[in-house]
Amino acid sequence: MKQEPASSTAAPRRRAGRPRSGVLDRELIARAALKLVVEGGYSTLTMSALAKSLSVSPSALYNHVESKQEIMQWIQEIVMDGVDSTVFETLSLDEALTAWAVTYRDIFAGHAPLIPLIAVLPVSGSPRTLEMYEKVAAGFTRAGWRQEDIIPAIVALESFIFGSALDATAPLDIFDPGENAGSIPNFEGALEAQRATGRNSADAAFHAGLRAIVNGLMATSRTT
Amino acid sequence: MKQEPASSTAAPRRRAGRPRSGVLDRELIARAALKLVVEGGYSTLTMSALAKSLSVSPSALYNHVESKQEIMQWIQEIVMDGVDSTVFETLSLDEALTAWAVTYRDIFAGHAPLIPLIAVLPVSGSPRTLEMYEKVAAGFTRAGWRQEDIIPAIVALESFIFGSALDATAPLDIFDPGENAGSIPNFEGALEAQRATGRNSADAAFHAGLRAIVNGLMATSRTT
DNA sequence: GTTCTAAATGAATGTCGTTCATTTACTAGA
DNA sequence: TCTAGTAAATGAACGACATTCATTTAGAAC
Repeated sequence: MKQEPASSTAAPRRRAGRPRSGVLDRELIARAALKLVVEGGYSTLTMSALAKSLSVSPSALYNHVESKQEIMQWIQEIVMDGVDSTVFETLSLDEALTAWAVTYRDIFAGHAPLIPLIAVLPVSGSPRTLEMYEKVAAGFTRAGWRQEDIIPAIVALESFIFGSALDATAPLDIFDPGENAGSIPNFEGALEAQRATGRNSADAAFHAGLRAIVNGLMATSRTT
Repeated sequence: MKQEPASSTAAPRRRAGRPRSGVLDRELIARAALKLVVEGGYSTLTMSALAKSLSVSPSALYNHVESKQEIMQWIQEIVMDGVDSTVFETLSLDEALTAWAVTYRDIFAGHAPLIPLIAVLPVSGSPRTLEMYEKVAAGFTRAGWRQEDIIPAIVALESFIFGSALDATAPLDIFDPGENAGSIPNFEGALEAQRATGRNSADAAFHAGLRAIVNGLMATSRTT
C-alpha cells in the first residue's frame, strides 16, 4: 500500500526493509485462519479463536485487516492456488476444461462458505485468480474460439462448478422423500434406480453434468 | 397446513378445530418474513424486525418456530412455488428444461442467501418442492430416459441454476482486472469482446451454459 | 368457577465482529 | 544517550444478533 504498485491491501511496511516488532502480518494471519478452517470448519473461524491461535488479542488483528471478510478473501486466494490450471498448456481444450473443473470443484467442496463470497467478489483483488482466468482464456483462444464467446463459457462453467461444490456438501439422504413417499412415483423410481447404481449422487451428477456442459459448449462453438 | 397429515414441524394444534387466541401462526410468520425480505433484503430479516412487523415480541416467535433457519425454509418453500414446472406437461423435454431453468434461476437470483441453505437441506421438509421434482422426473421419464440417469441430470441442472443465480447477483464490473491489466492479454481480450456485445455477461453465460448443458444431456442420453 | 394450557412477555444470556483510548517497544534522528 | 515518533498490541466496551426462561395472560373445557 505504500510504494509497491501491486499489493492492494494493508500490508504493514516501513522505510527499512526488515520486519518490525509486530508478531502479525498478512501471511501469518491468512495461514492461521486457513489452518483453523481446515481443522475445525468455518464455524470455528472467529476473530477471537484466530487471535488466540496467534497468541494475540482480537483487536490486534484489526491493525492488519479491515474486516473478517477480508480474511475470508485471503483464504480464498490461498485455496484458489490449489486449482490446477496448467492443464490448459498440455491438454486439448475439452480435456483441460474437464480436468480443471474436477480439481476446482473438489477443492471448493471443502470450502463451501467461500462460494457465496467468491461469486460476488471483484477479481481485481486476487492477482493469482486472474492468472488462472488468463490460462483458461488462453486455452479457449488457442482452440480457436470467438473472443466474445469465451467469458460466457468460463462463467457458465464456474457457475456449474460452484453449484456442484455446494451440492457436494449436502447430506447423502437429501432426496429422501420421508413421509411424502407414494405420491411421487416418477421421482421415487428415479431415486431408487440411481441408488441402485451404488454411486454417490452428487458425484454422478457432477460428472454427467460436466460432460454435458463441456460437450455442449464445444458443439455450440462450432455451430454459431 | 391445517389438517393435512404432512405437516412435519411444530404447528399449534388443539382438540377442537378452531384457531385459538394467538396472533401468530406459521403462515403469518412466513408471509411477514418474506415481505421483510422482499422489501429490504435478507439483511433486514432479524427476529426482532420480524417480531416488530407482527407487533409481537421476539420471543413470541419461538412458540411457533424452532429457529431462524426454519423461517428461512418456510420462505424457501414459498419462493419455490414461483418456479413454473407445469411446462413439463406441455413442452418437449429440452424445451421444458430450458423454460423451467430460466424461471428457476430468475427467481432465486433475488433470493441468493437461500441457495447455500437449499443445496444442503433435505427435501423431505418441503412437500411442494418434492412435487416439483416429481414433475421434472416425469418429464424425463416420458422422454424415455433411463431411470438411473434422471437424478444426476436434475441435480446437475440444479447445480448450474444455483451457481448461475449466485452469479447473477455479482456486480457488473466483477471481472475488471484493475491494476493487474496488461499481464493477462487473452483474458482482457475476451473481456473486451464480450463487453462490446453489450450483453450482460451473467445473462449471456447463463443462456449459453443452459443451452450447452441441455443439449449435452440430450446427446448423452442417446449415447450411453 | 376452577383448571388446563397455548401463547405472549420482557428480562437476561452468550456469541459475535468491531471500535477506541491507552500502553508498549522498537527505531531514527539529534 | 536522550528524545521523539510510530507501528502494533492491549483490554475494556459496544452494538447486533439469536435464543432461553421464568412468569403472566387469557381463552376453552369440564
